[in-house]
Amino acid sequence: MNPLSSFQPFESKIEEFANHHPDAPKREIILNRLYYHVFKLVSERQNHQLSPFGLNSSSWFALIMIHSTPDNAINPCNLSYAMVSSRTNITRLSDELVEKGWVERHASGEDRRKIVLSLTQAGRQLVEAVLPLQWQHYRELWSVFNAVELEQFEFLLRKLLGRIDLPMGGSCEE
Amino acid sequence: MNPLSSFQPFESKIEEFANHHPDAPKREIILNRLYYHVFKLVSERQNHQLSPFGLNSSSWFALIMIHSTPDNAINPCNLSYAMVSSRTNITRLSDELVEKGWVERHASGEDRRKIVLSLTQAGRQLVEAVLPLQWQHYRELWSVFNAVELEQFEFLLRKLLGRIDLPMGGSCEE
DNA sequence: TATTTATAATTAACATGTGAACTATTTTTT
DNA sequence: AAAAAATAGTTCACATGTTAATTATAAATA
Repeated sequence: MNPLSSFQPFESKIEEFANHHPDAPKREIILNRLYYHVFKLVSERQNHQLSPFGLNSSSWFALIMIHSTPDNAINPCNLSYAMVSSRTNITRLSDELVEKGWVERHASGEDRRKIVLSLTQAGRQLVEAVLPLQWQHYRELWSVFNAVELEQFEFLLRKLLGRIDLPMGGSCEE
Repeated sequence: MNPLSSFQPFESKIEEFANHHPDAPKREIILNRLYYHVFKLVSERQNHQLSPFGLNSSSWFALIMIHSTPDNAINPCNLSYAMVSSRTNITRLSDELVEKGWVERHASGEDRRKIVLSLTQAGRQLVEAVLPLQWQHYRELWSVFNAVELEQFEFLLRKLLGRIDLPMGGSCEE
């Protein structure tokens, strides 16, 4: 007898629910919750992997985005655009990364409204050290799919995205 | 010329990144972020649909879980189990739902440590009114997939869940 | 050129979630 | 029965995110 999935409690409820509501879109309701459920677990997993380094999935992603920019330097506005996160949150994240000594704030030469966020040496070293570990975790997670399934999953996610995608707005494109 | 996807900024970055890191698991990295990205949009969408009723996706889900329980009544502990959410958060959510007049707190007859959360008449009416609208939104969202794709997507999500699922722990099973 | 408008970053207030510590009970063990 | 352990709910402190308002600067326009 195999142990119950963490999704089981919800499945019992929806089963009961569907019995009383025969016209409910049961499959769609399950898909919605299943998507959320998997997201939550994946997210917890990554945070757990990153916490020994004083990172979480947000701060890690911010470092990677800075690292992926020429000169390892970016404006908060561009970072907000790349992370699809509010400017306010970028300010807070920057505070945190500066506090930890991984990022520096400098005034921009061209535009006195702008700030430049750049990786410190410690920041670069951290990224280089953690990258291979993260790659390994990604490979482990997605190795549950074979080549065809990977292809299918990406295709389906992009199709789903197409249904709900929003116009870009904003003016901070690079 | 079609407008850019909101996922485009990330795709540019990862492209640049992969050029400098040929051994990076590019596809896995994209899948990870794409999953997050779609989650965020789906979530925003649902919150937007629910906000006219003074609901968000959490409070709505809590109401549905109570509604799906015999007698429309549940202990915070069971609700926490069904929602896969901390007890602390259930306390806060309950405060909110009670405040809005949709839920009542009563002492349990059997066990003096326990509380019973039950729907008020207003709560039941709200659920019955919002349910068909939510069903419609679910149908709209997932109608982007045909029958085979729905089947595939659910299969793949469950497979992914299998890779990261956690033992249930806890003692609040029904 | 002077005025208006837009942009960049921040602050303040608040929304939503978590874990640790606490209180009150119930259950288990000795 | 008394002591110990487990369970239910709450409060507190804090993590992580958002929107609205504010300040400074740059760009557009009249």
